[in-house]
Amino acid sequence: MITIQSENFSMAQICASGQNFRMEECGDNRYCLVALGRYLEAVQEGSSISFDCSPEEFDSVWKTYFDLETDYAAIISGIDQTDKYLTAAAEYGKGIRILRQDLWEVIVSFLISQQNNIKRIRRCIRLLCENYGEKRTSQKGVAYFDFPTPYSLAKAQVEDLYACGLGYRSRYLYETANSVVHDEINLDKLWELDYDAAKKELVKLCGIGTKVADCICLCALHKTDAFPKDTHINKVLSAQYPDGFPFEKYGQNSGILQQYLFYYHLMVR
DNA sequence: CATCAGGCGAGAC
DNA sequence: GTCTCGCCTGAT
Repeated sequence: MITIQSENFSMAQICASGQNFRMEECGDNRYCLVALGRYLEAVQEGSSISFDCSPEEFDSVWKTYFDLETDYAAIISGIDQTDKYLTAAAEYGKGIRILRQDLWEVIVSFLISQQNNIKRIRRCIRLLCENYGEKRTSQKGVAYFDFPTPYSLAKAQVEDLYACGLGYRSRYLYETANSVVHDEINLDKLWELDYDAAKKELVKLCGIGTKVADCICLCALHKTDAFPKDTHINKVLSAQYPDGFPFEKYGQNSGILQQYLFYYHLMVR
């Protein structure tokens, strides 16, 4: 068990921001997560967060995963104060962090997310994990399924993926998993590229368009200049930024601000 | 019963 | 390059 203090960290907000579909509230102020092949529970009360793992695991895995070494308060204070909407959105969602997630898991998760709702996305991913992921047990005896590897998913037939509830996305995942297994794309090489180059590679995959590629750039590759434009953000942009969002002003922080705008619109409307 | 959900691919032009 | 259309399926 290790406890930290942070004003700009909220498990509830990270959970609800929907970057990760395998994180959920599993009790009073308690959150459960499967990521990077590990199972983690955390309890948050105010600015105090207790992670149920050793200090060594926290330092080597979760500190990075939750992006705890980035100063989000500094990013928020860099917001143009005359932009009342963005200021309000950032204040509202200041506990959000841009997670540093597993690349393959994010590719699959956001591929499934298109034209889909959160509840169903979670169900799809759960079924994929149960059917194709490795079953493991945490140190404290909690059973969980790791996220399936590209090799494991490439063994599935399109109809097997239909059975997991993917619908028309089944063919997309089938094609994408096979592209990775057959080395038509090298995922490790994506880390060496900048945002534009990485996005260009990602959209070559079947079922990955500009929006999903941006989500992957932001939520896995941590390209914080990526600014995914989904249905919620498009509504915000047309209502609040008829002349366009000031990307030139925010540069590398645009993607983080996108999360505040997205979350604010999602929760408040 | 219609519409929508954190879009995308294919085809037309 | 830009535009339109159809798409699995559960929730509302």
